[in-house]
Amino acid sequence: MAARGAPQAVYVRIANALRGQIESGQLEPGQQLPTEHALGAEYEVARATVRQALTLLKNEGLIIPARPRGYFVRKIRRSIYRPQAEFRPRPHFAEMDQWMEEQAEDGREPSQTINVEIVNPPHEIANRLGLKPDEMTVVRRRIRYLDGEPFNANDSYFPLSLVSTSEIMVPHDIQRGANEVLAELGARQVRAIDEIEVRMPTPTEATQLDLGPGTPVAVIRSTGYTADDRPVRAVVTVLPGTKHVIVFERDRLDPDD
Amino acid sequence: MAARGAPQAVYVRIANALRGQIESGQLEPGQQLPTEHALGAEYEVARATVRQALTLLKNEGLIIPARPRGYFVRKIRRSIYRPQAEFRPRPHFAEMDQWMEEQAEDGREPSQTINVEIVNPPHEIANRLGLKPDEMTVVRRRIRYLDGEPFNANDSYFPLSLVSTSEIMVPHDIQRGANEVLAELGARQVRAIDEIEVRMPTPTEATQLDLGPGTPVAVIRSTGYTADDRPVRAVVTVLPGTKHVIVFERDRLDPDD
DNA sequence: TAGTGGTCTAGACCACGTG
DNA sequence: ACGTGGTCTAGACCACTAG
Repeated sequence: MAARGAPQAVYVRIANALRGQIESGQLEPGQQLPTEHALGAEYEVARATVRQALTLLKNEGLIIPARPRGYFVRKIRRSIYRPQAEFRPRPHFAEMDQWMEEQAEDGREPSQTINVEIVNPPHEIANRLGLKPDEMTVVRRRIRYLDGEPFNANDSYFPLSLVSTSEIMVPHDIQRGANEVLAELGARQVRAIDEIEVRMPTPTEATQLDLGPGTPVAVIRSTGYTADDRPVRAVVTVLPGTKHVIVFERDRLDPDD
Repeated sequence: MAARGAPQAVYVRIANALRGQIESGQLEPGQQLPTEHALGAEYEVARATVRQALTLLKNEGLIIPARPRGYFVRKIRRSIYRPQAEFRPRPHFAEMDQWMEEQAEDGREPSQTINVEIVNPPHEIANRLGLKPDEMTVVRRRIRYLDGEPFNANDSYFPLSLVSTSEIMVPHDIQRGANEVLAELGARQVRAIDEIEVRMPTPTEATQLDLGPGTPVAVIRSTGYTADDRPVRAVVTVLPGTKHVIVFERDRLDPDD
């Protein structure tokens, strides 16, 4: 009965069966799975074995336990995140349009919390900003919410010496954008580099962003430079994988490949 | 004893203790953890409880079980992946240089497998290429290895009508690059859009790329366009999160934010 | 208050690679 | 051959929240 060369564990076969039902749409997003007890009866195994199967699917991000109601097929919905937004106001690629519409169509309620601190930056930041040891930074920590649910987190670091007297110190939204403030300080950011790391969240991040099991994150570390190559801003953005698609556009400038 | 408001489960506290030792460096990457039996004795709990703790850390990507030797602290090493490489030959940002060197420093042995098929493309591809139903595509499926270990997977789709007589059909490496072949066919790709999705791997991907538990992937869907906005190439790249950092550079073109 | 998943125990046997 | 983690059982009690 077992597939040749793969005498699967019972719990793996149960997981496969359920995964198949999810992928085939037989179990739809948002729909409830049978209870652990019911699955145990159906497959004639102990509850612990059913549990192993469900744990597997949980960690694949396919199902979510909602105690004490039961397990549900995860509903995933991703919004477009464009790091280039500040530099390139208007994208234009055919199949993106529908996405943009989709996103705009429903009036989701955005909100955010901002707090500003003066801190000795972590190494990863100090390196990117080219700071001397003990040189302080201002961090603007922002958490964005959509309909009350955490959406992403965003920490912007600036050299304290650069922004100490500016609006960046104020824990409110900066309407014209932080970049405009930098420009007024003679440090307009004209180029940036983004480094994207993909990993499982730390427990801190999981709590802060209310991440269920099987939810990886993308961490984007952006470093902004002035025209004379001086780093003036380092941003660490944490995006839950289930809620975002990161989009970049590439234009070839030199015809040389 | 339990923190106020957070009467943690035993296995969570064990996991926290071990995580702390890993983060503090008390347990170094590559080092072996105590056995399940030993941990059970140390914390005076059943093996199943220790197991829950270890499962947690496994799914956070912190430890790897290497049966029957024991659990080991995961060693992570990421290489730079630059989607823009074909368009921008030379990056130049201070703190990147060390990384590039790091990557080059050790003679890791790259290899790859390529196979070419003619297939009816999945919807996600047909949409991006703007194909009619039943219009066929050529896929070049490539898996890259480093020192024999799977490194990433890369499927390039081309409209069959465009490339049917070209070198793209040949299952070998194309030295001058697929883009040059497209150019010769009058379909030079001059612009592209990248969509990055972050999620847990499917079982198929996990097997193909030999992914351990707690290893998320980045899926990059790139669509390449000609100067007259015709999509000519769609690429799906799957990058194990533990082995890659995706790097983009942004240049502001319009001075308008 | 009933029923769900969450946690935990105390055992058992197995598969597998290292020595 | 040994010891590891992998799997599975058959119970038990608890915490939470929908009804």
